[in-house]
Amino acid sequence: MERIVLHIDMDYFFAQIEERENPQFKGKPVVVGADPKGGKGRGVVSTCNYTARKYGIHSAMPISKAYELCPEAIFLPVNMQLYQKVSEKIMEIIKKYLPRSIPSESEGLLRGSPKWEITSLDEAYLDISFLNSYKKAENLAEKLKKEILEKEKLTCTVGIGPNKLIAKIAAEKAKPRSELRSTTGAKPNGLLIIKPNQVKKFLEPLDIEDLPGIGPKTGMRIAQSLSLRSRHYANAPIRIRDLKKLSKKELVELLGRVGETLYERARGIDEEPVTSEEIIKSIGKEHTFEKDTRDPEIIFSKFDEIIKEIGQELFLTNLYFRTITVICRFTGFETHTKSKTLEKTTRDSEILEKEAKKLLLKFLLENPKLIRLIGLRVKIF
DNA sequence: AAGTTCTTATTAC
DNA sequence: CTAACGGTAATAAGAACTT
Repeated sequence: MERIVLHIDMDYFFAQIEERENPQFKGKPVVVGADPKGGKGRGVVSTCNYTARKYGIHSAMPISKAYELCPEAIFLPVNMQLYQKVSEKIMEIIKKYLPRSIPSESEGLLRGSPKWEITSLDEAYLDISFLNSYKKAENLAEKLKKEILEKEKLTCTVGIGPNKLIAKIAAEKAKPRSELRSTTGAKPNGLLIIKPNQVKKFLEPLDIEDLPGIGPKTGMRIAQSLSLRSRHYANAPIRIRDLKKLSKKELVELLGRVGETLYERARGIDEEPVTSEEIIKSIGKEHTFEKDTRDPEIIFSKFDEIIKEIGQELFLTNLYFRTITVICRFTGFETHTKSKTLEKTTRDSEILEKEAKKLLLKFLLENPKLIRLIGLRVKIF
């Protein structure tokens, strides 16, 4: 039986919330992320509104560069507490668009059982196969968008397709290109529906990096592999139709297991179920210093803090750990990890502290460079 | 030779 | 001097190690 999957993605989420809370920002460039510190800040842009994008600013850009591009922008710190609260309210709204749970042994097999999946603060999937029609799916999407706008005063973009992959890419493509935005405060607020018979045409002209799982590195490797067999313009984007020229065997040779899924994805195939079952496998904390340092006072007081916070979380969540990993990034962005797996799982914060410090000490003894970042992560059970 | 651990690389939000 | 690049988490692959 064919599925119908909906992907909802809030528009420039953090920045849009800030606009909503501060109407005086309307039409002005808003950048949420690290403190630019007059151009010397070391963090990155988390999210920015579309006015800021006109200056060339985008997510994940170093905040120093964003400041360079538009020093007069409104730079705001990440107010995660607020975004979390807003997220919860939105998810509550979304949840109501699914049929109520049917208490039954054959839950998963019932077409009417509620299937949804929250993938981040601002994204979720809904399995709306029960509607049995794309027309009804469109209707539901319109109503959902309207309710979120009315109740939360926020716009979102929705993609609908026969699986999670297509729904996700559809939502991405439904957001208009940033350069075309005006200063009027217009928001993406999009909706794109790709029916099964449209999937092939939809995917073929897209850039391969539009496929989830292909980032810059994998994109490069595929480009190289393709230009070896046929001449290509050096800077022309590689499209999904080009990717389809590689056989499954070739892709697996090039990319291993990833190649296998990419072969399917290029053809719009994705059987991943929409499911809310998700288990956290590790928890960690890391910190970048304002300046690279070798001062043991600074390094160890921060590390102590990190150890305490993770210890706290383990205690609060009743979780056990067995593997401890310490991350150390030196001057020049050179990053290394050291890990230690214990005999058996434990929740003892003394052990965590002892082992973590041992690992960090090893780093300090074997590498004399200044330290940029330290971090700690534990694998949990 | 197989299983476990350690380390790095890549991706995504 | 030329790049600038956070924090959190998952997954994969291969090297290194035990048994």
